[in-house]
Amino acid sequence: MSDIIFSQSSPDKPKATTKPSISSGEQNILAAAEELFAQQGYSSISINAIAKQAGVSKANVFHHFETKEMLYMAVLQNASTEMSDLIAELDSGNGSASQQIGHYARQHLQNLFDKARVTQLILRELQQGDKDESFQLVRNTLNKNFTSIVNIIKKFQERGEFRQDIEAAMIATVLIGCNLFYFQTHSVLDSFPELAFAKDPDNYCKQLTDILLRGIENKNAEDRGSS
Amino acid sequence: MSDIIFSQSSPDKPKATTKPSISSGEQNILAAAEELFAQQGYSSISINAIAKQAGVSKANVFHHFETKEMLYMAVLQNASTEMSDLIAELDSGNGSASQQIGHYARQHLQNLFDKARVTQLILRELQQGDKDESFQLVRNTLNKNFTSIVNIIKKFQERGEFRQDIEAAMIATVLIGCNLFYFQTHSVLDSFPELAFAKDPDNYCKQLTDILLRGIENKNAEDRGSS
DNA sequence: TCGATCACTGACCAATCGGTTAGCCTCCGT
DNA sequence: ACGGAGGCTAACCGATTGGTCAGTGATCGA
Repeated sequence: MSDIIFSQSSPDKPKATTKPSISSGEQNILAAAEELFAQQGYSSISINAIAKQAGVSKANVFHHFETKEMLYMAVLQNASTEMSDLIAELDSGNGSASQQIGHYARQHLQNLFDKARVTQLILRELQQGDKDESFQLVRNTLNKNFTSIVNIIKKFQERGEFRQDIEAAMIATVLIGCNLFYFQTHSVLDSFPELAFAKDPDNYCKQLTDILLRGIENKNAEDRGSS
Repeated sequence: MSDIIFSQSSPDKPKATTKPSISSGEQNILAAAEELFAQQGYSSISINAIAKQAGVSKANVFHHFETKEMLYMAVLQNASTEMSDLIAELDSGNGSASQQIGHYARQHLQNLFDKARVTQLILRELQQGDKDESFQLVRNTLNKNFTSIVNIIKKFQERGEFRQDIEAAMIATVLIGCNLFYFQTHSVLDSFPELAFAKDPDNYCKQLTDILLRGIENKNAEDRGSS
């Protein structure tokens, strides 16, 4: 691991369009690598392709990152951090239990689409999970994701608003799983004629939470048709 | 495109109504390719690796398949066919609506695990979906999967057993999506302490259908507390 | 002003990539 | 007995791979 040294903040960076802590070349490399790795995966992408997209020489890539794999890990690390931050910011609003879950689900889905490249990177790792370090990273991110929503659900279970004979983690799995699946396949689903929600995340999310909430609510008198 | 010049224009093509003429070498190559492509993806796997695992020479691979990509397409074609056959065999039993959905979900999940390599191949394609032909294959398989379950759900909707204010396709999405997500991540989920169902597909499936059915049933008096 | 550090590059490397070629061997119809 | 065809292979090909190295130019603390 290269020790990360935030050197003296060079005061005269001309354009701080992004974080000025690392050189613009390194930033370009990381950005290019993130995009290409997310699109095509690790082994399809050559250092040459990354260098070209970043507008630097191939040797410069190896100047900033020891190996291709360490570059990939750096990209994954950034992605994981970014996603974790997003999860930490997730709030469930202040409404009823149903409203909070619906709000959470919608925000979560929005995050996936907003950070599509990051999501794709993590999803890709999730799929094979044979590597050591990268697996830990993704596992960690997913864990945070789970813990975040599980805690909310548990709260409502303790209050008696949600059934307690279903594991909170199971409910979280359904929510996160469906959202990830929708993210992953909405473009494929889009080509099926019937699915109106394929191009309408709001519609999808509404129906999902509708099903889910009716499935987990403890009382069933409260369902007034949500306008 | 290289113009393929076979000096004699062989007019009598062997009838390929079925495929009776696959040599053991070709079979070995297909099997090895399926396993390796499923595990590592297309670009990580070299023809050399496939040849070695199949116990044949590299040149022999190109004797049976024109290019690496055509070998991959053949593998994907087989996988798609295999999965489609499995879907076609899926039945939902003869019980109540709830029982049929539960039965279907459990069988579907079992199929994913039984044909893990095939599932992984399709899932991998599903993730990127930028290629032309392979995308069509996967789209087709997923479409069959959808149509199969959608038809069952619609039947119950028409009978009034399931709510009609939710698209049948949405319910199918939840079911298939959750199952695929579980297949994809159960090994990761396994490392979380809380999730009892991570290593117990039966448990997972039971809870999923429990939530789902309560969420979509039209009447709610029928729930007798399960043991 | 010196020298050390830094970002950066072109040229180069061995290994491996997907793919080709020429030819060996066995089987099979005639 | 023969000849063609198909399964199969070693050797080879140009291109590309991840990675190295010597060196340049700018910056900056002393």
